[in-house]
Amino acid sequence: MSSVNKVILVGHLGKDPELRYLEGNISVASFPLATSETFNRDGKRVEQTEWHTVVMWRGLADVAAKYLTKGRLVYIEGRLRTRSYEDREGIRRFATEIVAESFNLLGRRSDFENNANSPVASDKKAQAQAQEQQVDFTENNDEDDGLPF
Amino acid sequence: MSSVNKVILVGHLGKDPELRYLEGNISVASFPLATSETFNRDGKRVEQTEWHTVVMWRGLADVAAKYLTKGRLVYIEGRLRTRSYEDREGIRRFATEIVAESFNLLGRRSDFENNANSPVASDKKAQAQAQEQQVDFTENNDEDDGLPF
Amino acid sequence: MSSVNKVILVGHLGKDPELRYLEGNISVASFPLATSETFNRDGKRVEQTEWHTVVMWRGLADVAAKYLTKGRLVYIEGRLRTRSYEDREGIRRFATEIVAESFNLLGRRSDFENNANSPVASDKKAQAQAQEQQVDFTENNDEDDGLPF
Amino acid sequence: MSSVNKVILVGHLGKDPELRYLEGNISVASFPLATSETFNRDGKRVEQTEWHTVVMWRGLADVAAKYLTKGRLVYIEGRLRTRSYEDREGIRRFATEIVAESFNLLGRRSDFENNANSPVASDKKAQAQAQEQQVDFTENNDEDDGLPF
DNA sequence: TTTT
DNA sequence: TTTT
Repeated sequence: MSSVNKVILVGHLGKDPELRYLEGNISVASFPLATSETFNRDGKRVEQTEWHTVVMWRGLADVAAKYLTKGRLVYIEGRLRTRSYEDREGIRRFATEIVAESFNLLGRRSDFENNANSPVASDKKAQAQAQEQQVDFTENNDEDDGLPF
Repeated sequence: MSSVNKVILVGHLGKDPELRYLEGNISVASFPLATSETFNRDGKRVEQTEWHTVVMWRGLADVAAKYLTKGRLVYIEGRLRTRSYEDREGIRRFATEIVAESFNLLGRRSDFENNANSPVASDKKAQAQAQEQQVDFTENNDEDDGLPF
Repeated sequence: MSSVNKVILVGHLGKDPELRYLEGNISVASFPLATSETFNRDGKRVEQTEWHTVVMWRGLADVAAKYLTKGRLVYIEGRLRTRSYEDREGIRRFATEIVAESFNLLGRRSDFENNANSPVASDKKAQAQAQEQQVDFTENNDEDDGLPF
Repeated sequence: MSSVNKVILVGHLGKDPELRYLEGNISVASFPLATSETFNRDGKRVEQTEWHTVVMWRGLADVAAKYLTKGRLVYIEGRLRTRSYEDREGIRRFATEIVAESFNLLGRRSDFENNANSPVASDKKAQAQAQEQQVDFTENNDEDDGLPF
């Protein structure tokens, strides 16, 4: 195999995640994420924003729909995937997305606790690096042997 | 700012890099890179290949054109950038590329030393993590104080 | 070469950075950084904190001393380095440190603007991914051609 | 939580992995990994090697013991962990290790197929990014729905 | 269009 | 103790 496809982003959500359900009741969440960098143009600082389409699947999508909201700062780890599709005029187009494998909420609690779909009691759990695996893991933790690794 | 946009790829070049020159004699190299992953579908191992467009600028482009060839395994670090452009029919399209900031040749020398544009004498230099910065750095290393950091 | 040594941390500073000067007036900053993860032990959520020693050199050290303070959340990219030294009893010891190559302040402005050594006017500059290279770069930007890459 | 602790290494094994078993029959593999970088000192290219202690647990340890051998080039992703222990003279010491979460074999098959504990039939499986999760996953893949994500 |  |  010999291959690695990894993306690491820290940025702000441009919108609340949109949650859909595929056949088999598989959940999919997606949202735009902004990262920005500043550079010099003719001696002036210019900020350039890059917009990424982030997609999450299954348990991770559910957690995202619950805790991620427009404006929040988030750390995302995932991989690149380019989809091919036909638009409404029948033109073949390509869209590159970041398929997230885990995410972490960043910033202080106070930054987001007055939010509409604010996390309450089980917030800690979600913040604890809401990984696809970990989400599964915490749901059936019979196998947990208490070792921190 | 508070933002991170980072891509890490290990994959094989699908073609030799294509080197172009912009106004101001700025060099730009680009090439397709394949990463692949295997997964189960109906009990069978299926391989799925993802193709990435990698772009390099200036000194890094020159080093890439010299040392990277079709088929080579390479580690690439960069950032995502989505360009908007009009295709030949005047349709607005978007293309997401990985703008590389550094690369490392992987695999043994013997894997590629019979290659057409094989690296010779100054190979070490290029292999020594051909970073944009380092390339500049080694060109005017007056400031080098010999400390390993 | 064929080698990569990369560390990515997001965590909180345990103390203000300590700034020292080596011969040749080279600045070195260092500070402890905490990352934490939660795991299940006997059905209870336990948090485990990992402490890292982060070291920065030259321009990056100066920026760190100016903008990083105890408690701040920061994204750090760097590499691992294990130093060998003799402690006060003459015992040979090893210390593994993260030599930072860049950092980003995370969290909102309001989180830290009442801070003692608060950033003021040139804050943007520091927040704009305070990379060793970029710090040098913004100091002599004659070569800047205004292109965002 | 708001925390990330990630290490990415590409380097060569200094020794074959050493496999031990803890109580509960939990397997642990560990080995030294070398990364190296070159820099200028007084106009000469100097290579400096950094040695890392890599530790793997459970299924990942078993896969490592089977496929990783001295000299092999490998991509490793994991996290930093500093252990405290007493050496034989009763002196408290600290050791920082990389607890691997996944690894990928790099380089061509021919580089290692004459090796002593050479992978044979099930090689593909191991090479397919031998992640802790994936290893578990491929062992009980009843839940696999054939979607590539 | 790469590689195993 | 690896590799180029």
